[in-house]
Amino acid sequence: MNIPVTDLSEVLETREKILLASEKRFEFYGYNKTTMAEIADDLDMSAANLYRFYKNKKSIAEACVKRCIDDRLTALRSVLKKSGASASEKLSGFIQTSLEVSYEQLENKPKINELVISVSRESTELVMYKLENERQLLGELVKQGNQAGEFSVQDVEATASALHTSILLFDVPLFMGLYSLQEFRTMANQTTELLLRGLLARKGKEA
Amino acid sequence: MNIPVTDLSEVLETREKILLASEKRFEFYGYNKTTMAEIADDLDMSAANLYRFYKNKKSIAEACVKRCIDDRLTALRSVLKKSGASASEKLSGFIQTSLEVSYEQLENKPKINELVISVSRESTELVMYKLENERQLLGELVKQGNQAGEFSVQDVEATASALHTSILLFDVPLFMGLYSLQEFRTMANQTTELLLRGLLARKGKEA
DNA sequence: ATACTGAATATTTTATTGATTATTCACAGA
DNA sequence: TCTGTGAATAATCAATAAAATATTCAGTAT
Repeated sequence: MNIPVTDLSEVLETREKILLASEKRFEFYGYNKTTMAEIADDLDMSAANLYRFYKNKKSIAEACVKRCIDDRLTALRSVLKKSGASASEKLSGFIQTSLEVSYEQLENKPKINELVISVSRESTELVMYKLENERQLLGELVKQGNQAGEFSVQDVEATASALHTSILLFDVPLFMGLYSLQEFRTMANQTTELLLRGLLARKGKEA
Repeated sequence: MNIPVTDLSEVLETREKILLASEKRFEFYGYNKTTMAEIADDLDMSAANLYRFYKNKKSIAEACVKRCIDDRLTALRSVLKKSGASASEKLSGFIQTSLEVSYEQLENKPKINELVISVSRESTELVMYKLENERQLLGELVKQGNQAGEFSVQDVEATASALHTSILLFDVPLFMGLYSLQEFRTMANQTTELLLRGLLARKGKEA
């Protein structure tokens, strides 16, 4: 009931421990087959005590999904940080990484993948958080490309948004079951090429 | 039990009548709230008789969804047929039409939209039918653009596939709830521009 | 034989209940 | 006052039975 305030870092640490214990349970037994009592047992505390750190079970699931999203964003950010890489290479890496992370989740943590899909259906907030951040990263990427003289994009925001839309397939866990990794890679490469090359014949610049 | 063979056109006509009656029921009451008895009543026949024209209730639903898909494909095909339009305009129209058709379904026939989503989850066949045909249309569009000297695409198939991937957002009924039509239109325009313009600076040609 | 139906059967939903689990709360120990 | 718990309550799940519906089939009419 009371939100602890004495030692903030203590609280955060406990929240982290609860999250880790929950993730482990969710990963191997799934969300529904995991009980609050089990999570509490793993941590040698009472189930009631969990509620001092998380509003309810669903909010633990959301924290778990947010963690997945943040891991994903970290992976994507690291692509942008790669020094010595051109903007084109970064875009290619961005799309590839997006795909690999999505697919890896499906293959290695199917129960977590289910959780992500399920939570995403209900929490528009989390979905928007993910989309917003990804779009922003793409904006930075485009800006970098512009500054390097590699791209000549006028409206950076609009282009980032369009890029984001275009690579949606490699971003949505729900789609990962549709094709094999092999097929996805081919599609990712084709899409990357198209986005980089453009459809119009050479023609210098416009308006 | 026996498949009628006496008069093929008669049979097809009855199938069509059943489909129309079912569509009407599905549209207003939804698939689950529609009974075979009701469909039969609407047509002044017995429920048993429906099984002489459709394998079961699900196959009626599939026929209904296929009809939606075919309507969609017809709309897209008509974009390609527009004489006097450039390939760029056709691509723009293709994407716009894809969006409008998807959104219209969500807005005006939500129960049908649900049915499409539900059937699509189970029937990979229908999904692939739709995707295959759309991809093929995009292939034709690209070819037209090439022949007109407007595009200079080397691998037409790969590019069509990439284009298709890129406009996925405007193609999947499931996504239609995410944004308003207004927002979708903006995104569609941005994506169209990106796909047409390309990211790379002027640079004439490659390889 | 072919088209069709009513009645029989099989399958799927709904309702009900008991058991499990999530959540709250009043209280105990620092 | 803050951290925590056991026990009470509320919500959800699982199992079963009852009802509704889908599907089949034997048989009638043409």
